[in-house]
Amino acid sequence: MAASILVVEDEPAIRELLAINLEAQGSTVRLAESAEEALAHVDRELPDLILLDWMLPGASGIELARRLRASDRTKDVPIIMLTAKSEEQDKLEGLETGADDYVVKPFSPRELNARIKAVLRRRMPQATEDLVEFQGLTLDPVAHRVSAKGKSLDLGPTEFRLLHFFMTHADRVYSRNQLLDHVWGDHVFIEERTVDVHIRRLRAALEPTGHEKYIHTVRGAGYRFSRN
Amino acid sequence: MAASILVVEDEPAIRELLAINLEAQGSTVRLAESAEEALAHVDRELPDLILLDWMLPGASGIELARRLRASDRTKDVPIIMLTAKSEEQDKLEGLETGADDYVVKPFSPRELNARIKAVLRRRMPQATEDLVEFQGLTLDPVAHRVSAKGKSLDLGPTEFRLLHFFMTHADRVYSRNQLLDHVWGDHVFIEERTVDVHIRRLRAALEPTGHEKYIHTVRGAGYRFSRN
DNA sequence: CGGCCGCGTAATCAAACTGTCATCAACCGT
DNA sequence: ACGGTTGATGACAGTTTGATTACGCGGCCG
Repeated sequence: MAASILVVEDEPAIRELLAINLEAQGSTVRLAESAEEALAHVDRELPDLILLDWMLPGASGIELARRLRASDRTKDVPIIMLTAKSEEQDKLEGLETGADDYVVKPFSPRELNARIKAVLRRRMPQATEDLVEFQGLTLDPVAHRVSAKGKSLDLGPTEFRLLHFFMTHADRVYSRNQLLDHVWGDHVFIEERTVDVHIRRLRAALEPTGHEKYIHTVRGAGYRFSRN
Repeated sequence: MAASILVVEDEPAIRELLAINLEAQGSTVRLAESAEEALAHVDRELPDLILLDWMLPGASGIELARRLRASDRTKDVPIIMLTAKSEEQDKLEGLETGADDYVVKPFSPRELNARIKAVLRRRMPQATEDLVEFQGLTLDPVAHRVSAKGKSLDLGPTEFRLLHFFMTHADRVYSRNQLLDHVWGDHVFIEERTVDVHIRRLRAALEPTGHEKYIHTVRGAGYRFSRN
């Protein structure tokens, strides 16, 4: 899995249980026991996913979710809610708030893992090792190879990640800053214009097979990977 | 076979039976009679395969399997379950937990051997003694010989194992650390850069027949053995 | 006991990749 | 058409990463 996950849970026992379970499957885990602590963590380092207890002291779980969704920086981070009981009301409100999924306590580790995987696959497809294909262009994360029309293309590490991100997030415009966050990792202090350069390099690398035409410049907004 | 196999079984009689049978066919056998002991063994030395009794005292067989699957270090070790009865339920749960195969007691040694071989062939091809071929390059584990185009190539022990691993795991990038784990054995503390040197030596050894071109350097990721 | 061989490490060299800038071109609203 | 803004491109210097060579150590065999 290799994802970084922030667990927000006030109950120490459950927190530990989650930490052990998640770390065992290869994820990096950060723990927070209150909404405030969670915000501090998120501010310091953006996780790939947030596991959020519905009932935090002060009933601030839902409030936290709302705030995360409201901020531009955090609005795309997937959230899975942990609810104490299967109360339909909570479930609805939770999903309404923007939770990507919810798990009812007590939950089986297996179920939780499955849901995490599902959410990540939906929201962070480039974190998986699935083969990606787009208009005859193939990217194989396992072999670390890109090819099209039988030819294998030569790209540097950054271009590889950039293309991987684009192929798993086609038909959507991303600003330079969003690309920096997703491809370079957040909290990097890199000049926005640098993205241009790597777009240029990626285009050049794709040129041999003509796939560079799928990288579209959206003036004033950023870049988009799509058919037209 | 020449594989190292960890047998986890609480019944002394069956344990001995397995040990004798497995050793007879050339495997190195380690014995454990409880989940805890098994974990200690695994921690000390990663086996090529684990034979795991379903019903350990405390019913911890399945729990052990889960833990092995969960940890990054052990998640790739093949597991064969030994079940006391042909209970469909157990079978399903066992496979779900990640067992690669299961054998119903009482079992014939011949069946067990066949299943072990099948699992190893699937999960750890370089532990078998099968002849491996790739693009005209032939490696014979039994004769410990590599040849191509009629010429027999001369490589040292380490290069031989490295090539064997590559040939049985083509089309996939391996980091220097992964190669150290798989080829040198885990728990070795060897400098990453040493891999470079052996790659160099392997390339030099394959040069006479031109097969060195199949060893690809993937900058920033590791090495890959593949056609292009 | 001495020499050879294979191995791991360190030092050196070469190449690739990266981020930044300066410059040029395209596009925008006026 | 014009000034200003935004994107494209080419050059560049630092840094990182991989390749290669040299060396010392330890085991093995004669």
